[in-house]
Amino acid sequence: MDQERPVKLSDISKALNLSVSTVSRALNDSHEIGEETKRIVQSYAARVNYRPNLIAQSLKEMNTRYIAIIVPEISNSFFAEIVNGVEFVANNQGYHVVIYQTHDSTEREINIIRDVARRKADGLLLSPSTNQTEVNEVMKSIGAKLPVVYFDRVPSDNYCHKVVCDNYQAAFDATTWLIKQGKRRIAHMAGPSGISISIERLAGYSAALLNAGISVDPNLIRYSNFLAREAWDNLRDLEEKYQPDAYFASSDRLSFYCYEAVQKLPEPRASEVKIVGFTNAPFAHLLRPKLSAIVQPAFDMGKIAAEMLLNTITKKNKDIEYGFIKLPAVLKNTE
Amino acid sequence: MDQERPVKLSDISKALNLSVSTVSRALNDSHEIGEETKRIVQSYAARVNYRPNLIAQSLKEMNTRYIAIIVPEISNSFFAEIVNGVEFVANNQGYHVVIYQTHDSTEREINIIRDVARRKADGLLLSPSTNQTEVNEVMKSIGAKLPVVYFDRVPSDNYCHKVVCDNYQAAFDATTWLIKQGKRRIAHMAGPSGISISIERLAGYSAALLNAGISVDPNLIRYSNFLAREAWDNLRDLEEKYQPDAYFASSDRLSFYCYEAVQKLPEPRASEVKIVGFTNAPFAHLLRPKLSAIVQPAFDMGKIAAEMLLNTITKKNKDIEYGFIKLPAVLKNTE
DNA sequence: CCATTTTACGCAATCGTTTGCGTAAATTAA
DNA sequence: TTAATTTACGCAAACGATTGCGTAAAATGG
Repeated sequence: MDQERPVKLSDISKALNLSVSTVSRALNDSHEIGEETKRIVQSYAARVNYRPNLIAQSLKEMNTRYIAIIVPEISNSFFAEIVNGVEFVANNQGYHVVIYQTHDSTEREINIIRDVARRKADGLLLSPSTNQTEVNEVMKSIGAKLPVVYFDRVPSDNYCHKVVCDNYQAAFDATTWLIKQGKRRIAHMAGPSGISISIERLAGYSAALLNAGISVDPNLIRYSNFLAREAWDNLRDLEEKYQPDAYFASSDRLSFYCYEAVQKLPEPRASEVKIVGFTNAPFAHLLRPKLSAIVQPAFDMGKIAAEMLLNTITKKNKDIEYGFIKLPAVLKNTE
Repeated sequence: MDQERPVKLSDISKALNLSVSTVSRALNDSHEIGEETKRIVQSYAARVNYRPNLIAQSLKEMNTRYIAIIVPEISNSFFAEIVNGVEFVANNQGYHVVIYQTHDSTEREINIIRDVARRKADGLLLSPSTNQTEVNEVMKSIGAKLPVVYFDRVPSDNYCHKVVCDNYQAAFDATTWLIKQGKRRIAHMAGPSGISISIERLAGYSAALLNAGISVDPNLIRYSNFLAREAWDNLRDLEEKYQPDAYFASSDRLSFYCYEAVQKLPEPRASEVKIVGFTNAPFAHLLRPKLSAIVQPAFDMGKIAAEMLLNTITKKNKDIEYGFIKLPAVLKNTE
């Protein structure tokens, strides 16, 4: 009973001696089709396993009922959880979610954004790579009403939708906790300078130090882009020259690099140096000695971002009101 | 200079007093368009930032130049690496990769497959959830020539493309290693029964035991589906009744569940029980005591699977020749 | 110089849907 | 009974791109 190629409306219309438009309306349960005809068409369509061609539908209706999400890396648990939150909301509203990863390459990111626009995604969730200005450029040039919600790494202006966690507070709390553990020479392994999360986390870190009467030593602050190499160089240099007694790491990857670097040190330093870092890795709590974790409410961030996006997609001509949601992160695994 | 809505061919044709077809051909560098006209059209198109509408192109050409990959969970490093391998190959050939996750739900999987078919993906990479027969059913019913390559969890028949790692050998090696460490009561935490990877890994495990003159104790073999609950129950039961001196875990998740359960045991068992498990988690080597890891060549698996898929997509009328690739996995972190 | 080919473009169909409009037949209203 | 309305369907345009075919004008051949 399975056909060689997908059956289309005209196949049904021929088989039933009806016009294509009647078949279409019957399947869409239009009121201007007789009940009897509807039954015939619908049951026949079910028998031959008719599925509307989404490409054709999209072309006609100018929407695709899918949203795209662009993240740096799906293997990063933080982003994976965000994706799950997005899927949760989107699927409930009949939208599919298409996932892209940039691997922190601005070039890839730009290509993906262009492609998303050309494929007419109904909306975009974006956590931009480093180069904010270039991304802005592209967002302008696609010349479409592509609704966007930024999350995690967000632009500084207020004319866009944003969902973030309270990076300042989280960094403040984490650093304060390290200070309470008696640490004074706290190094900060920061992400790329210039992006929102780096700025806010650095601010929280600095505030906590000053708050405790510790001066901020620029030598202990190291920016790493997303190459492992940079992080390792920074870590080696820090150990050689400054021997921090604690590390505050600004990302999943940096947390684990720190941890590994510290574990390789000779005792007793290896077990004395404390590390706290941003990570949503589900098994981080298994590490001994502990890696204290700043855990972001990633699933909720995804849910909220998706809700904001779908709202702006459906609320057509309503006047735009930009949202800015900030959620708290929690410090875990501090015994 | 940026327009309100995306510019289309007819916009260009009006602006330049040319027909739509001429514009189209000029942009596609057709030989039947004069060089001068081409230059004019192309430069104008560049100026107004023209991008072909991929929906329209897809409808016309009946291909979309994207492939879909369906995995259980993107946060699982094994699958994330596979995705990266797929992207590597696909992007090089001008294809985009769309990622879907099933969360190990057959229902979700089926919906996704249907959607992929309706959206006319050019091909599909599939690691099916448990219910093989239901999935087969759907694959038939979509009635399209949708090329498929299976990976990791694959059907048993030979009339499809498959990419796997040598699960039997890997399980054999891992179990043998545990035996060489002096372990005799080796529990096997298996995935869902009935799927290819579970069967092969169980076979390798059993063969290694028999090979060492150890009889296979069915009580030490536990199948867990993908709920954490089942795994925990199995682990607790094993500890209460049989107290294995080693665990062989069949998946990323099971490996970490095992590890966590064992770490919670009172000493000296906690540090005596050895664990070896399938995992591609990048930081597994940081755990102390060690978690020995069977690492699959996930990136290569993804690359090969994508190559197979793109081959069958492009080689149109060639007679189908089904491929079955098996790659070796390596045992790491065994000091 | 005329016939033939080539060049360079336009017309219109097509991909599979949806939908505005037109219209017979059936129903209702007056 | 006739006019007005409703019901139930078909025709054809549209979405934005590609492409087979037709055809003037230009280039070439003998």
